Amino acid sequence: MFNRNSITTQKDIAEACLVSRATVGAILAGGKAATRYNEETRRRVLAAAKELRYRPHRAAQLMRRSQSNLIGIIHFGAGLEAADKANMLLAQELNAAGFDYVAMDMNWQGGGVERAIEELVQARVEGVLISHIQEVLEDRHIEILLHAGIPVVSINGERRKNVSLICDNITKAFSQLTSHLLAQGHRHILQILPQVGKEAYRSSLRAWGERKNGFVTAISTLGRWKEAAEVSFSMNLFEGEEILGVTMYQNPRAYEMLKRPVYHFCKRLCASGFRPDALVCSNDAYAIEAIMAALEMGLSIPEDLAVTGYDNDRIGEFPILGITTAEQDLKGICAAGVQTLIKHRENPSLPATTQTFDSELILRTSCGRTTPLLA
Amino acid sequence: MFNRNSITTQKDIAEACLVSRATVGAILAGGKAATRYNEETRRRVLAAAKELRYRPHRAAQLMRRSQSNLIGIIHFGAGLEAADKANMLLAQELNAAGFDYVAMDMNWQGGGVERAIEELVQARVEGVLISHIQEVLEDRHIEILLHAGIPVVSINGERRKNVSLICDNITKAFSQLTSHLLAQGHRHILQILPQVGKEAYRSSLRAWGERKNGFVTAISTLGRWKEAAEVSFSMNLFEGEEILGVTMYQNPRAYEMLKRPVYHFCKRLCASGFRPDALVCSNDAYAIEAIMAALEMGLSIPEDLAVTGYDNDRIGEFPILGITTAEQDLKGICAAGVQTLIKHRENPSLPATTQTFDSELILRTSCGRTTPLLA
DNA sequence: CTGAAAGCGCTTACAG
DNA sequence: CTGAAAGCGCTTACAG
Repeated sequence: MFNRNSITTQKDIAEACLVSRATVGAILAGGKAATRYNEETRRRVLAAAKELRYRPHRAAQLMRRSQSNLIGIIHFGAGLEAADKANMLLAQELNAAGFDYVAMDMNWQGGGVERAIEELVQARVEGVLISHIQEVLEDRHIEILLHAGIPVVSINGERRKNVSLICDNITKAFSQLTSHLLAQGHRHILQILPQVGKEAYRSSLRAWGERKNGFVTAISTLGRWKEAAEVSFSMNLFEGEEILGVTMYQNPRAYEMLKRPVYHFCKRLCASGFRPDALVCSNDAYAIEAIMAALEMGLSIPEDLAVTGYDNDRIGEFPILGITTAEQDLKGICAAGVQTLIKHRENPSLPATTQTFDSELILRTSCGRTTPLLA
Repeated sequence: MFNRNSITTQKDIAEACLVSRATVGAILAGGKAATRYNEETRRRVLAAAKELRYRPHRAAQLMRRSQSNLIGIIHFGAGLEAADKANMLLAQELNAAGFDYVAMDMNWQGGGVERAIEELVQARVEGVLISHIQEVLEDRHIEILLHAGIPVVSINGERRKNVSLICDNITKAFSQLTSHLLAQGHRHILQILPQVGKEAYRSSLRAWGERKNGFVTAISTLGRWKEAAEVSFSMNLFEGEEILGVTMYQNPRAYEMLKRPVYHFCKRLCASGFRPDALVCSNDAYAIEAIMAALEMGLSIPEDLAVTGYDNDRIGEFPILGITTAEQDLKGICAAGVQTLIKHRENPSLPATTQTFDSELILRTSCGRTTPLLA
């Protein structure tokens, strides 16, 4: 049961100090207004506040002030390490900038997106950071926020109308990872991507399109590139015409239905007898699936199969895995994201911008080549 | 900039419908009060509310009502999978019970524990769930909540004065895991625990004490048990008197200073030439460290070294790891935790209780024994 | 230097 | 069936 009596209000302090509530309010607010009061009065009020363990009633402050000092973070945490870290950094940056924040994990949210958005509007947040946006968050949800005059900034998300985007340069990272594989002598490089929606839609998803583009760019410098659906994948795809890279789209819904789509694919691949000599995975979690499948099938990493990931998950550091990967400049991204949101908040007419940050290549053992190249 | 004008209030609806604000308020509140009004009036008000996208101002409701309908969750997420899952389940249970919640991740919290507690008091939460409590949360912090009339329930945490505890039966799980190792024929079983504070303090930590007790209980059914600090550990400890189990305390601060304390220990152990035939690790994350170290040193799991964990992390399912572990009944624990909090909220004089849930043993390949037993 | 007063948006008894 | 009014705790002009 909520015990009202145990909570001190300004009124209690006023009564204890025999001054008016306005006096207490002004002194507690600090700043200009407070300095006008008698030093002695101020001391008494402050002492009483401390003594009575006074804490401002945020709801009352919020109602009175035009500003809530609150920023909402919509995230999809509880899963990928990089996303979790980004959320933590955003919170830190907001605190450092003097804001409070309320974080909504869309994986927790009982009432779904609709309700989360509503909660943020109700809470009168002064801005929203969307971290690692996903498809569940639709344009109309963002519209609701923007329509309510709440600026929105996307961190490592998709491009959205009227929303500034601060993100990692995925294209560059995947190009570098692929180039590294080529430099190591790999000539049958397979990139695994999910098959979400139609081609046009997929390519519109930044995280999807950039992964593919980075791969294609690097492959194209040395040879030819092909794409294929999982059903039609076979090593024949690498034959003739100096085909060095193939981007394969996993069966639709493999990523939703299956627990470990890449693991299962790699097991099938190994069992089928033919296999590429290198795998470009979308992130470290998938790279681990690939490695686990390969080890289980008796292959050696990287002798039989090289693997690259993305994100630099902690587990990839174990020498047994030694995942070659790229690490985003999350600190830079998050700091810029908060600064951008603050700018939009101060100047609502500011147009949406995009700012990208390079990832750092991390070369480990998972993609070395120790066996001699075949002619 | 916060745009007040874009937000509809009851006043706006009243003006649009040409009724009083009280009428709008009563109709919007629903329930008994609303039914007294003319059907036609109600319809008009509801339609206008929808049309104008009315959303109640939570701060105003909170200030007016004696109840905030808010429950705080203090957690230490962003790390252990089991803890993350528990937090998600708590949120779901709270929503199902009609409460809103505000989750505070102590790993994010800029201002530290002090501030998090203060925020909860300010937010006038009607109860607090502490998930996977840690030492950073001190008795005095909990006192602040209790003193403010806010009931507190600990989920999978430590025993605290005046705080109900809902938790897994760690003792039983560790006893079962150890018994399983014994049944598989292992006779040199090493349990690795951190060395936090003095013995008396350590044992007072439930998660620590129960792990040890469970191990000791199982070992004692078949032979003798010993304990040792890491500095004095050697295989001699297993010699004579049918010593089957040794609990070893890692060097103080190894868990804080070192990134992967169990990994580093296991590498040293393997390098030293002597090693137990089974390792009981505190959780799956540590079991993975042990396995990674063993694989790296050229050992086979479980032929050369058996390993058990706790928590059933997803990664342990990969056959290469195949971690034998135990999975907590998180669903049961979280549901009971929320129900208990609700009871305390309704009846503040209720004494604190403890409720434990059994974990489910999950036997995988990491602790089989295929080599014959030495005499 | 200090106090009286208005009002943020809502809920809730109370009067008609 | 509906409205006038009080008040939750706070901030902020304004008056003295």
